[in-house]
Amino acid sequence: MKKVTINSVASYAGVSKKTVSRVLNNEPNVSDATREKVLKVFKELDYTPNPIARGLAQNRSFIIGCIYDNPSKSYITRVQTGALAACQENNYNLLIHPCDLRGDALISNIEHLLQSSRLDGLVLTPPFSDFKVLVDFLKSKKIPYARVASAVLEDESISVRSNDEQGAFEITEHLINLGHKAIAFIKGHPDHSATEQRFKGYRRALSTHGIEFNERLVEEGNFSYHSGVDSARSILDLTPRPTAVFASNDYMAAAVLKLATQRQLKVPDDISIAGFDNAPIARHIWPGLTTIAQPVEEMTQQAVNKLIEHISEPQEQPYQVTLEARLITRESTAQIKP
Amino acid sequence: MKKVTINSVASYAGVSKKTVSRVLNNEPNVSDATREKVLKVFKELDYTPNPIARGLAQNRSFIIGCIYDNPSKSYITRVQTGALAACQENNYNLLIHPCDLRGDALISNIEHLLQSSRLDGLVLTPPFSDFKVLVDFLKSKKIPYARVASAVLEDESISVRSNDEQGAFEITEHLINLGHKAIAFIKGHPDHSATEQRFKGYRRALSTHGIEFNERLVEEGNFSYHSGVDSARSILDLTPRPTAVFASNDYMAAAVLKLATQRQLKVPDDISIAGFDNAPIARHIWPGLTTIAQPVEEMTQQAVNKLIEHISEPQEQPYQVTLEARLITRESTAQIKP
DNA sequence: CGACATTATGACACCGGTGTCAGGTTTGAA
DNA sequence: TTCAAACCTGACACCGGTGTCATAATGTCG
Repeated sequence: MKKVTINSVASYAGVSKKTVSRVLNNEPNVSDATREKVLKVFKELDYTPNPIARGLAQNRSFIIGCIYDNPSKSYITRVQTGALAACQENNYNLLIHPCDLRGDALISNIEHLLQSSRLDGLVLTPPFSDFKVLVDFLKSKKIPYARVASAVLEDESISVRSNDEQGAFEITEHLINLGHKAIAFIKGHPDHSATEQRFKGYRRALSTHGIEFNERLVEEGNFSYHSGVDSARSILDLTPRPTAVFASNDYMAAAVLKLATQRQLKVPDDISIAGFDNAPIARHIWPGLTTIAQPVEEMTQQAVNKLIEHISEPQEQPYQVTLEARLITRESTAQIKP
Repeated sequence: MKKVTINSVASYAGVSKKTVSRVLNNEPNVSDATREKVLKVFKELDYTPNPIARGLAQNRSFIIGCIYDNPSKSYITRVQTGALAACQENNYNLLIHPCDLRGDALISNIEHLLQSSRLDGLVLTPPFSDFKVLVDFLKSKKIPYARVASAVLEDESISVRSNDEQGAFEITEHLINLGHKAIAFIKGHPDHSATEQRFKGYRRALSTHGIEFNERLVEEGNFSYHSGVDSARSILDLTPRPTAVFASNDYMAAAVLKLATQRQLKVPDDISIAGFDNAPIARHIWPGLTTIAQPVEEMTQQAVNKLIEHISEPQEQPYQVTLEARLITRESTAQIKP
């Protein structure tokens, strides 16, 4: 088994390698007869072009980088799934790059990544989607990028998000419709723009339904299970105890559920609990968590697809899309007891 | 900002590009004076070699592929973490490739992957670590590979595993020591070698402690949460009901816990539950699951490190390591009620 | 001090593709 | 029928490194 290169194809087909290259890239100005002849040789010799050589000639790597810093494994996996789907469609590869850095260290880390891997583009996932320094840096280096689930940052680029504010509104409204008025809220990590969005949705629902906002019912979390435990403790210690808790993600909601159960509280009879994200844990525990499902895979796939399109033929106009989130009701929320 | 290539470095330093290349690769036969001069220019011009060009010249990609088909997101993330750590140490990149295929389709899928991405090596994670056809295929194509968490397949290559049989033995023994005799067992996916290993450990513990093996207490699962629900139903319906359940992984154990709780059973008072893997869910639920922790990241990191080493300088002797698993006791198991 | 081994260096081809451009052929309109 | 425009094709340089080999400089030893 010896290597099949463009040269062997060319000599076998009796044409120049440039012509073979033309066929490979679907370029015009090749007669149908020649094209077919070459295509046949492709099959006969089982030829696959060498992406490395191609990359060298065109100064591209056909690799997209995906950077993240997220405590939720399921979220990361979903992001990867979407990104991989888009990459495979376009014969790109995906390079994953977890990084738990902020500020200057982040920039130099990314700079090193770009230098050493020659990425063609970068996908930014939360919380990086909203890091202005990073976006500015990429812009100055002229590195194409796409942002997933960004909420606040105004930027003329590719961005696919879902409507966190609306999702939070709906789930809060769901609790209100069940008769709850004292609804505690656990915030997410301050670096994530979703944190602010979800909080906004919560407040909008309260005000829409004429419920006064009570600051004492709000706890600061950071999306981690552990932070949920701390917040849960504070909330469950309140007197009077709130009749419902809306945590900004499912891990923190699970923490509330765990602590409540430990304290012999019945969920949802004694207290309703809602989360956000529809992480696997939401349906793996009892009672299952009422939550908001976002189309994470689809968001990422769209973002990466657009990114790759943009790399091939740079476009001026931005691409900004917002997909809908969806309320999923499970057993953790119920009508308030009279 | 223009590109810094080996040519610019060479002319700036007043040497040939071959000499620069020598310095880059730490080759001998460069005088100290020259070496230092070139190194200084590296810094001054902030030069980073182009991995693509290097790859073309040496016919390598500096990319390791990692294939998996595993329902557990946390397991996948842990594998990735370990693999990435090893790759970064060695200036390699990691290409992830989920694939849910069996048999011929798998082979042709992998073949396509290898052809189109020119991977330098492949990391096989369960269940692929024990797929003989795949291993044979890679051997015939002379693609370097390393296997993570393989248990059964005898193969002269790189393999890092943990002791599943011993882990299962210990956790079963733990239950026995708590006074349990009727211990149900839920098997994993039949394609995974861990399934058989864990079952073996369970049986060995029983026989070591003179408890007769009872086939009716064994259920077939497949590591998914959903399969755990089905198995849990059968087990909880048994009369007399077993006093303990050992599920082959934490997701299935979580399913047992959920169903038991739904049925108003108290865990661990009415029934003890144990899992395997120490997945995040094991400590996110109440009561926390007693389980076995494996050093997944370390296993993968070692495997990838050895693989990269092997790629640079092919070695004859195999590398086979077994790391220890560790029992973690939480609230889901307790002394049997008299 | 001369003969030979060793070390240091560079010229040049090469990896497997793509971009540029020139030259030949076909097409179509006058 | 003629000539310009459009189409097809290949020669050749190039991308940014590495491998081979020749040659120059230095070191070693009798």
